[in-house]
Amino acid sequence: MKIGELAKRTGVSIRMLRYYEAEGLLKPTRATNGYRHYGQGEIRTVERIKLLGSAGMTLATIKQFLPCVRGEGPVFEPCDELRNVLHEQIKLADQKAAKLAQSRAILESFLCDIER
Amino acid sequence: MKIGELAKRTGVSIRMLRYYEAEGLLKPTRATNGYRHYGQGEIRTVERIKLLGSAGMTLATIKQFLPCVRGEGPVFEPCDELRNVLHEQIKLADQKAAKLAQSRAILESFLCDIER
DNA sequence: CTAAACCCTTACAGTGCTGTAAGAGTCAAG
DNA sequence: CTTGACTCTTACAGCACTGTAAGGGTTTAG
Repeated sequence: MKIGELAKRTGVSIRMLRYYEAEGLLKPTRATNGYRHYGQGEIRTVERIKLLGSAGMTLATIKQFLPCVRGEGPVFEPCDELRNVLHEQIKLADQKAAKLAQSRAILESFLCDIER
Repeated sequence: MKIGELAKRTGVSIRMLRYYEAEGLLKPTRATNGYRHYGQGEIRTVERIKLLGSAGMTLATIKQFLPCVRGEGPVFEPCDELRNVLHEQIKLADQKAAKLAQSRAILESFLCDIER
């Protein structure tokens, strides 16, 4: 599938798909004319990137575990460090969730103040 | 209190305190020598800004309800629209929390894949 | 009085996206 | 064969922060 179609299917702009590639998150094959060609699996990958990104994760961070998860490349050596990265990211996510909850509480207290 | 002290007490850099002011979130008085002077209440304000900001809220967004909450200025007219803004922000916070939960789940599934 | 420690303003830089534009090749339908 | 829809690369721009530096006053302790 070409880039336009992937963009439509994932809701991610062509611009960003190319950016993902530039950052090393996607590695589409190239047709002889230079056009990028994506497999079906990329849809899922992009959707995950999108989701992780929307949760405030940096592409550089996502990149750290994406290759290993896709099952491409060696899953031996680096995966020990990867585990740590994952644990750390989960911890960060939890911290963010806590902040978000606090923040939400403040907003609601504001609402109370107004409705008084 | 001068800016350096406020910075120390809140953990927000001097740079950012000035930035908050430039964006209209803080309005310190000025001594005759031009030095900014903050009251005790500003500590709380800054901490709230910090918290809301750390939850991914833009300063422009925070600014929308901060004045009304501080009790300064008119609390009549704009507060109807303010209520809407607050509701919307709460909704957004909930959406973010959902994304975060999804994201976290993905990370954990990655962890499972590895530990297999 | 002098030096250290603060404060002021202005401004440029960098990060992580994200859009848009320019200039050019490719492809498919009529 | 031409036209419209795609694609490619490169590059500039903007947003929301955030740091740092330059150039210059103010304050306070020794």
